Amino acid sequence: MTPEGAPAPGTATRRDGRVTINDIAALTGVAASTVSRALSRPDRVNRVTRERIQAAARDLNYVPNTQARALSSGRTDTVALLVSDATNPFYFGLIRGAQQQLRAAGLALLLVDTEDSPELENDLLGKVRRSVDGVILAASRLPEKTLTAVAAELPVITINRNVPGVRSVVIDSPDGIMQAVEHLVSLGHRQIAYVAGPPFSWANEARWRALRSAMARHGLTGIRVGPFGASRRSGSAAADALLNTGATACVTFNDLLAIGILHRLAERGIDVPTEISVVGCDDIFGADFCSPPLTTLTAPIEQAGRMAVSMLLEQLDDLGEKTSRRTQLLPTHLTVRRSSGPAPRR
Amino acid sequence: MTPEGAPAPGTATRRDGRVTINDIAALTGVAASTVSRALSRPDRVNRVTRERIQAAARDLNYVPNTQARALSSGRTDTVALLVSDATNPFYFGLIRGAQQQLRAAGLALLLVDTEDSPELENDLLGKVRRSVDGVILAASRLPEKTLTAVAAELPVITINRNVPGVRSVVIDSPDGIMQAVEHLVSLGHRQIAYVAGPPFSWANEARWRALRSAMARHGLTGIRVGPFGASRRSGSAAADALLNTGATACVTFNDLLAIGILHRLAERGIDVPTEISVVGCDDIFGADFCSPPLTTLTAPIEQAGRMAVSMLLEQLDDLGEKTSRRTQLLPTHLTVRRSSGPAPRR
DNA sequence: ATGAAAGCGCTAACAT
DNA sequence: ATGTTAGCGCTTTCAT
Repeated sequence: MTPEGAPAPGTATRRDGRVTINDIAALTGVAASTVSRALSRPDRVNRVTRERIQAAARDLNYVPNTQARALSSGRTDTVALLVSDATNPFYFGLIRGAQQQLRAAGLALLLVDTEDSPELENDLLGKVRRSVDGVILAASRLPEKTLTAVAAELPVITINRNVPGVRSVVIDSPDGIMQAVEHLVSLGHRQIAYVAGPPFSWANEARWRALRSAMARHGLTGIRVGPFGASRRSGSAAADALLNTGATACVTFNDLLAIGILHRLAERGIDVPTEISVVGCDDIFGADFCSPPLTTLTAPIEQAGRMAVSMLLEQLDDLGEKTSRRTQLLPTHLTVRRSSGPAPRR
Repeated sequence: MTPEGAPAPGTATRRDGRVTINDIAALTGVAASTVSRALSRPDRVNRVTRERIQAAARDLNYVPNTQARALSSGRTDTVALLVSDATNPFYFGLIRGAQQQLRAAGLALLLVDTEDSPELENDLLGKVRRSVDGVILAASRLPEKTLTAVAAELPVITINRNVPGVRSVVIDSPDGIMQAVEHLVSLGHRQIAYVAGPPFSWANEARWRALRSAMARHGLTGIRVGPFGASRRSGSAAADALLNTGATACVTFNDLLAIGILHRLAERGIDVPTEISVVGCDDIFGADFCSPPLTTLTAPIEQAGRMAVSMLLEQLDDLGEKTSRRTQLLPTHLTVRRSSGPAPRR
């Protein structure tokens, strides 16, 4: 099964796909168990038999049956990635990073979309848990105790969700938000609003707290509007609410929302950044070419995906608790583009 | 395992996760096979026993072991989706559509990224084939004979790749390209270039042919530049090559490339659309808010994903050959935004 | 170092 | 309608 039809040296595809270790055993005159060993723990078998077996496997175009392997060994070589909305560009990067790292380790990716519902998330998690070696929960909406319980029974890594006892990768947007506030304050803004995302989002609260405290440091008070859905569509309502606060600048829960806001502001004839500055979060695909290009907190999204997988694999191998750090904080930085500028003179 | 910790009415989570049909059988006093039946084909079992069994299953928090089920039944309830680049926004829609439809049918999605390599695609396909009930190949780079061979042994649906004997969903961009050419010609353009995508892409050739023939219909000759990678990065080289042809308008292989071109043109101080018009393909996320917003061929991407799954499921159920249409053509339409305008006077 | 045998959890004939 | 009996393909003791 190579592209040009040269499956094994000198042999045409033979009984392709239904070859079992028994066939190999028969062909090589050894027991099936020996074949199994030769294939999964080559060091536990005599060199010459091992090579005979491996050659036969190649000849017969043997592909191990993962279900059977899983059934007896308990390992599925598959990892589930749960995202709350497969449509959100933020997750694309995550998916990609995870996929990369998994492939490198020879594992498969089961993608699950929880549609932003804690109930569905929990349901689906229950369904897949037995089919995977571990789970990566991106921006989980699950209550803390559920999360802890799940993590006790199954290797789990969360992304952007920090719960005691659960290893996690968190993108340090709060730190970035400090930078964003400094940036805006230095541009003369005094009325800065946080445009909040979905209610169950842990990251959302973390970001709001960061904004508030950064503001407080300057003796200012953060304004909060929302909650809004983490989508472009929600941007219209958000923009209107935002204008109503009298803020001269805002930091939004994520870029999707920011892009939606930009759109609505243009629609209402309000210029960005001369009349109002907008700062997003994440730096997703599109943030650099929307109009005006968005000032945002650049998050190492793919890296987060890769990191989550690495941590999970580490946990799978180590078995014990001697695993490294419980939570990995990934730094963000402010990327200034054209949606932020000096505060308007009043 | 419900979000708030109320797993079964009145019962705390019990032996969670390792409950088998035997436990249920023991509890209800029936044979394991009866439990199996009650759970998978409820109509084949007496109503009262069935209900007892179902209640017990719920009480014990039973979750079927998919590997075991797969091993004995041959069905994995999983479908693989192979994409050539999980990073390409075009696939996001596909993934999403597929995921939706699969969930509705209770199947899981195994996502595979082939990194644009035919060899890797073939390899990975070999690995997953036994773990899934069927496969959806998005923009496959596999040679025709390989594809035919694979499809003979496993339910396969291709997307944007038409090969005899393989059922497929194809987005009718060629038809859209006709519309695009009409649009451009009516704006006075006479020199229109096609900015070609990756060499192994079937869709790429189809689009080029469509452009050439649409041009011919007006007694004009299509210009071709490329090939280029289907990415924004490739847009720079593409823009430069494009300008060199003297064309006043272009249609690009996809939006990613078009957005890259737009960027490069701006960089070189060339105004779109007064100096040159750009038309993309697909209408991906971002096409409507880049600058200027992109005139493009709107493709029903999510629908394509859903359709592919439907066709696959149909094939899985019907088993026989009485399945419907071999290839589903999905219409596209031209969405005119601001990147196309009247040809410049010479 | 290798073989024999048991079994992972489930489904699917075949009986009853 | 339900129970009995074999496996599915593999890994894993336990012998040898």
